[in-house]
This record gives sequence, C-alpha cells and structure tokens, in this order.
Amino acid sequence: MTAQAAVDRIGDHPDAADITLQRILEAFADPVRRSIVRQIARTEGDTACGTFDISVTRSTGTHHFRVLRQSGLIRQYYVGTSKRNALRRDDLEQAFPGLLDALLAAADREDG
Amino acid sequence: MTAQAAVDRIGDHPDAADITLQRILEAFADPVRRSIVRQIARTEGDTACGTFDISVTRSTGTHHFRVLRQSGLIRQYYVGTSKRNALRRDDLEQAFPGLLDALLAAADREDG
DNA sequence: GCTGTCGTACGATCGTGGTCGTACTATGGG
DNA sequence: CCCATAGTACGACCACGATCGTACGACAGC
Repeated sequence: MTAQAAVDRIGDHPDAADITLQRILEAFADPVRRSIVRQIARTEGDTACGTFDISVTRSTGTHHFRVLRQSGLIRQYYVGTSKRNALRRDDLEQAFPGLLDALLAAADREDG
Repeated sequence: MTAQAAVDRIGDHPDAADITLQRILEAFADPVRRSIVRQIARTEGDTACGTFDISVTRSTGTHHFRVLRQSGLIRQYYVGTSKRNALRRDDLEQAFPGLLDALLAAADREDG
C-alpha cells in the first residue's frame, strides 16, 4: 500500500469549537511559527515537513509544529514516514471570522 | 493652569511607521493587556488609568501599560497626576489594515 | 506646608517557553 | 535484511517576561 494519504491523523488537534484566541496568538507571535504558517499559506496543496525553510533544529521544529497543531492553526497527518501540513482555514473562520486573513495580511505587509 | 490636556506626551510611543507586528502580537497575547485594550476600545473618549478593572498590582499595571505603549497599540498622555489612554486606531489601520478590528472582534467572540 | 493619590523605578523571584543534543522509533528502498 | 531518512522523546540549559513589594516622585486639594 503506497499512499493511504489523509488517514493516520494525529491525536493532538483541538476541535474547531475548542480553538482559543489565547493559543492562536501565542502560536502566531513566535517568528519561527509565523514563518511556518506563512509558508503553508503561500503553498498550493499540503506541505511536507521537510520542505520548510526553518532556522532551527529538527527537534525545535517538532516543538513548533506541535504548538501550531495544538493551537488549531494547522492540521497534520502522516504520509508514510513524512508529514503533511495544512492550514485549518475553515475551522479558524468558524472560530474567529476574518482573523486568519488579517494576521496573514499583516505578516505579508511586515516581511513582504 | 488646570487642564493643559493633550500636552505632556510621553516619549515612548513608536511612530506609526515603526509599529511592528511582532510587538503588536506580543502585546495582545497577554490576557491582562488584552483586557485593557478591550476596555479602552469599549469606552467612549479616553480612559483614565485608574478606572480599569485589572487583576494585578499597580506596578504590574505600569509594566503592562508600558508594553502596550511601546507596541503602538495605545497612546498615553498626562492630565494632572493621572493618565489617559487611547487606542491608536488610525496608526494601526495604516500599519496593518483590518488587524485591530479582527483582533478586537476575536477577543469579543472569546469573552463576550 | 501636609497629606492622599496616581503613577514610576528598581530589584527579586519564579515560571514558562525556545533552543539544542542525543538517543530512539518507524517507515521505505535497495 | 540493512541502512538511510523523517520525525519524536526526553532532558538540560537559558533567557525573558509576568508578578510583586517597597521606596520614590509629582501633582491636587485642603
């Protein structure tokens, strides 16, 4: 079986209803995580973990991806030994309408 | 001279062009500061420092107001021995259009 | 002038979070 | 079967920031 994609979810994601502004802001306030989110947002289709331009170690990367996952900003699932990342645009829109777009626009304006 | 209001600015405020997303997010990510900003936003006219519903000491309050000031979220000026606080709506709109509204709306949705 | 109030300054504490290294697991390919 | 690769787990370290107490300064009013 080569690609059972989209299965193998990870048990860390909050429900859309349990997404809190506190965690969203904490997640987005870190430069490394903000960069990750922007890279996901900029890419068509889900992004593999290895393809990110990160300035920290793999273990630190794991930490940041966990924070993003637990905040509800991203969803992760395994494909083989690798992971894919996707923004939870719909869930975020439901929880805090317009917030994600405003944050991404602000980040774009900041760093181009 | 009783009220030379609006004079006596404090030398800590960044120019509108120097407002960074990093500082805005750091400022807004703290629950106490978020509460302060929401109280200012909810009030007509500028708000005196003493009238806030804060759960921390005065010295801690001073710290939070300084962070808010230096982030560019609020402007402060003295009136006699007391201080007035105002949101820098225009400057924020210029720096990051729509961001403040989205943040306030999200905070309202979170806490009612 | 004295006193109360508003806010600041400074130092101390202490928790939390970002970072890394190393060791480990698991999957996929030759 | 063996090895390379992707990611995790765990522990250590360290810096920063939230908090407080106390002491200080500034203005208003009596």
